[in-house]
Amino acid sequence: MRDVARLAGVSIKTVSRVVNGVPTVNPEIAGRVRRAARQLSYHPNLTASTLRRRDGRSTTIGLLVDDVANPFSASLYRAVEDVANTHEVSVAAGSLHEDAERERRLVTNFIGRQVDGLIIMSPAHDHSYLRDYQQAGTPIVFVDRPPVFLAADSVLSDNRRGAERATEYLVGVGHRRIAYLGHKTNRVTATERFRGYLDALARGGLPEDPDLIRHDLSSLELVEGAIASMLALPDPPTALFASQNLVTIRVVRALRGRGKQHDIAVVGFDDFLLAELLEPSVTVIAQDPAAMGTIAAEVLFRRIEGDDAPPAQRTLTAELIVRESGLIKAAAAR
Amino acid sequence: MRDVARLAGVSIKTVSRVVNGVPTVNPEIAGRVRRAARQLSYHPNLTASTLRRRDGRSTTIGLLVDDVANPFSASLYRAVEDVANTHEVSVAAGSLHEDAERERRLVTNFIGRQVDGLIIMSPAHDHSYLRDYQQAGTPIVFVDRPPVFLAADSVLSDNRRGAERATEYLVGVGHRRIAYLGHKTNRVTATERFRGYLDALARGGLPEDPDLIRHDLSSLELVEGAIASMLALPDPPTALFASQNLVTIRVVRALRGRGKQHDIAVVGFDDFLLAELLEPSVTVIAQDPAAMGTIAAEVLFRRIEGDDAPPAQRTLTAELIVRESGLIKAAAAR
DNA sequence: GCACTCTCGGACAACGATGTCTCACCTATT
DNA sequence: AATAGGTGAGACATCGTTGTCCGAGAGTGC
Repeated sequence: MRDVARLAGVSIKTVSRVVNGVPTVNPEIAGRVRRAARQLSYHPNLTASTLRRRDGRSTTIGLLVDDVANPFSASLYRAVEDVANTHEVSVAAGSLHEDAERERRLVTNFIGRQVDGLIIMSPAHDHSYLRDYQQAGTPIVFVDRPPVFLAADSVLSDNRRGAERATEYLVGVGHRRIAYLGHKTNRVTATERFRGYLDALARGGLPEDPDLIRHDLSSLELVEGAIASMLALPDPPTALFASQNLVTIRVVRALRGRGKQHDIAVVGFDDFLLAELLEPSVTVIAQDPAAMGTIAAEVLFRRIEGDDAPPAQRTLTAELIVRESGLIKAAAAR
Repeated sequence: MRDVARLAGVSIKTVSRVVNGVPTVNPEIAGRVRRAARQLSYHPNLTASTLRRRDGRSTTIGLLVDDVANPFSASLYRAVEDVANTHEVSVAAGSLHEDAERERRLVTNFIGRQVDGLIIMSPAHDHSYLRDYQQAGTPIVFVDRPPVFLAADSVLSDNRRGAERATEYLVGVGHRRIAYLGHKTNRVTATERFRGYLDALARGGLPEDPDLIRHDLSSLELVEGAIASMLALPDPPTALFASQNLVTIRVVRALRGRGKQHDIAVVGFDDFLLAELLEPSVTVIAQDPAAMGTIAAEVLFRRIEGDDAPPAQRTLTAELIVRESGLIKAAAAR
């Protein structure tokens, strides 16, 4: 900057003014400064300017998701980015891979980089450590999973009601033996969806049968094993509820491996690409990650701009998308 | 920091030393400093430290992809992030949406934030504007698409050879009328793949027929239209080569809409989730975005650490994954 | 007990930029 | 012609941190 000023024959401050587009600069001088800047390959240092500026804004927000490569997170990311763009703010993202320790490290790092706000899909079960950062003025918005031991904004899906809706639907089709195939129990989403499943059983007057309930199905092998042992029961399930997209896909694979895909009903939580092109097409409860990201980002920017209303929780409904796999009748299972 | 120093009864510099883990600090004093820091909610400002530090490293790299929500980009992102983690560096990403103007804006922004390096999947057709930044010491690695008018490292797929392999395969199965259904012609990947298609036709002694060639199929309607008019030809195609995952999926949908999915062979460029669960399962040429990201990040970090070998281009082969849709015989089309 | 290391902490300047204040100069008004 | 008012540019301090240099005090060897 000093060199540019020297070359253009002006003061450093004037260069700063030109760079920031202050309108009171003589156009001729501004032109000279710009020419000098180009000639010297001068590129303004945003970190230095963040440091000095009154508001200290870095025009960056941090986004922590489970895994940027997971389609749910990726489309949430995309939505957040779109909103951030309209505010001319960049997004730095990190994957947590279900690791609470990693979450703390990344949060510390982002705070150190002076992000203007954070959006977190958190695997942790205690968020009280974030209070400090909140009070220091960094707004935090939770997505997908609620804050624990912390008052903060959140945008969630109605997991319980969604799972209930899925199970109810199967009951409505006539199923009496409906299995629950669940993902990681250490996630709130899993426990909520399990509750919804139980709600629907209770409402339908169906007993809760431990033989039809499996959690933590984190691999294809586990799903295959679960289905094999359930089908070997004297009174096997005629319908399956899968609590998450990866589990659903594994269930589809496993059923197909046994040639049972047209005999046993399936409803999954989370829509996924091509679900409607499979045979049978897969009935799902769809969340809307893009809406979740959009709303979260909007809330965050409102906070950044000074909104100090009490923290609020927004809940998005999870909608049933009727396709073929949910319509398979109980009788089909023989 | 000043407040922490005051509370702990030491100098600012000592606080700095404790924060940076300099080993020569008296453990008792270090403890006192840490306690004071916690008490005052002190969080070190990484941007200020970047500013002052000798090397000026921000321990952040920038990643520009077409769209973070696109599975190809997302898994590349994930791979880059994994490598960056091992160097304790964060990743800031941006989506370009095929907009060269946006690319320039984001690059300027990232440079201003002092990123230590950039990985770009660029829609632009002239990258000479980046020379300046390179010379100022920011290494740049291109992925998926090569740099134009610029010497820089790149990691690409062998698009031409991959498309040739796909088409060859269809020729080998006995097809003589093979259509090309292409994505955006303003992308280098599209033109390369089209060349590969033509290479294979030539090698197989087949004529190039304009009626069997369509580019820029950016919507389902366009694909449906293309297939409808091709199938209405006196000598319709018996096999289709789709140049990109989105086009392939549209082709699958369109064929299914006409009930032709078991009658016309399909090979697509790019693997996609569930391709093997469709009926028929879809034969593809698979790229390896994770490998691309890993290699690009490794090259970038080597550059950041001072490697000044001449820029190199790495090419990843695109492999044929044999499934059912490519095996459909020409006779099936009646 | 003296001089010499050695260790650790502090004062100061600087990284690259901007906010504040001041001043020179020009134009328009009386 | 003098003055008020407005415009545009410069001097200076400062943001939060670290590099450099120096000095105080403890430990060591003879």
